[in-house]
Amino acid sequence: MRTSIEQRVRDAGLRPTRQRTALAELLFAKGDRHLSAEELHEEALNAGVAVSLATVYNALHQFTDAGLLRILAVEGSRTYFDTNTSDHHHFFVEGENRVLDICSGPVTVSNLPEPPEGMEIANVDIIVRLRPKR
Amino acid sequence: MRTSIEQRVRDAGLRPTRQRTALAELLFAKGDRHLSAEELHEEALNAGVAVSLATVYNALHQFTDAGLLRILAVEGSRTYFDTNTSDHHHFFVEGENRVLDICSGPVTVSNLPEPPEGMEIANVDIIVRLRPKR
DNA sequence: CTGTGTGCAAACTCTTTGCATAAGT
DNA sequence: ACTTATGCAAAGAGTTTGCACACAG
Repeated sequence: MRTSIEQRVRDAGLRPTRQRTALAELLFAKGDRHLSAEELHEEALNAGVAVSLATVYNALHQFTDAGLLRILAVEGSRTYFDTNTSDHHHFFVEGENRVLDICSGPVTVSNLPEPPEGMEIANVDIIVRLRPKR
Repeated sequence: MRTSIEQRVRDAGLRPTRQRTALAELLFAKGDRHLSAEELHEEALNAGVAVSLATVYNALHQFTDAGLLRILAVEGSRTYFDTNTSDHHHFFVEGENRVLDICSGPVTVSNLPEPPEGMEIANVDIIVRLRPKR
């Protein structure tokens, strides 16, 4: 277990330091997650891993650059990182700042317009904003 | 011209002060726009309208609450306001921080999943991220 | 050993707030 | 006059950075 996580970090071209390995473990052990840096930091502290917030930010960006994470574009000040880098979309619960995966259900977009000259589509994000039914 | 903008501000339940009217004019005079607070602030100053950044933020939020603007959820730290409040989607040019409307082309989403119990869909945002073709 | 990573605190950016002054009705 | 908006400067949140020390290879 530990070994495979270490390998994953190593494969990303990063040295598997205590902190990075621990963070990777928290991130990737339990399936898909959506976390802000502060949430992960708190989780790490609760798990007894002494790590500074700056290191969490560093690690998150390094993992992102390595393709292990993607950044979620939800409005608001916080940046969310998604451990599921495959093509999928999200519910965003307004007022709660909570992100949910839209589970698999093959959401499809039709009639996507041509991008302007010289541009290509990097990816398509769909965010379904939810509010409590009154 | 001036009068109809004033009326629009008034209809939103806001007093048409010099600053608000001027900002509304900049926002709504030239079709659909995507602006951050700082961009609008700068535009106002260039147009000879002395207005503070705080007032720009206030006005943008008041207009948003009144339904004259909507907030655009593109990743990154800046908040963008969209003068087109109808249902439409966006291109986002990576690296340039530029937002473009996906002009009309009837983009449709199929197989939208059911929202979880007790929730309803507030709206659906689609962001097509673009990058320069290499 | 050598170089990369870490922790801390300070800097930075964007946004919001408090309060005295100014402007709208 | 009475009320609401404005401007300024300062506070706040989230994120990034610079540098001395520590650790992995």
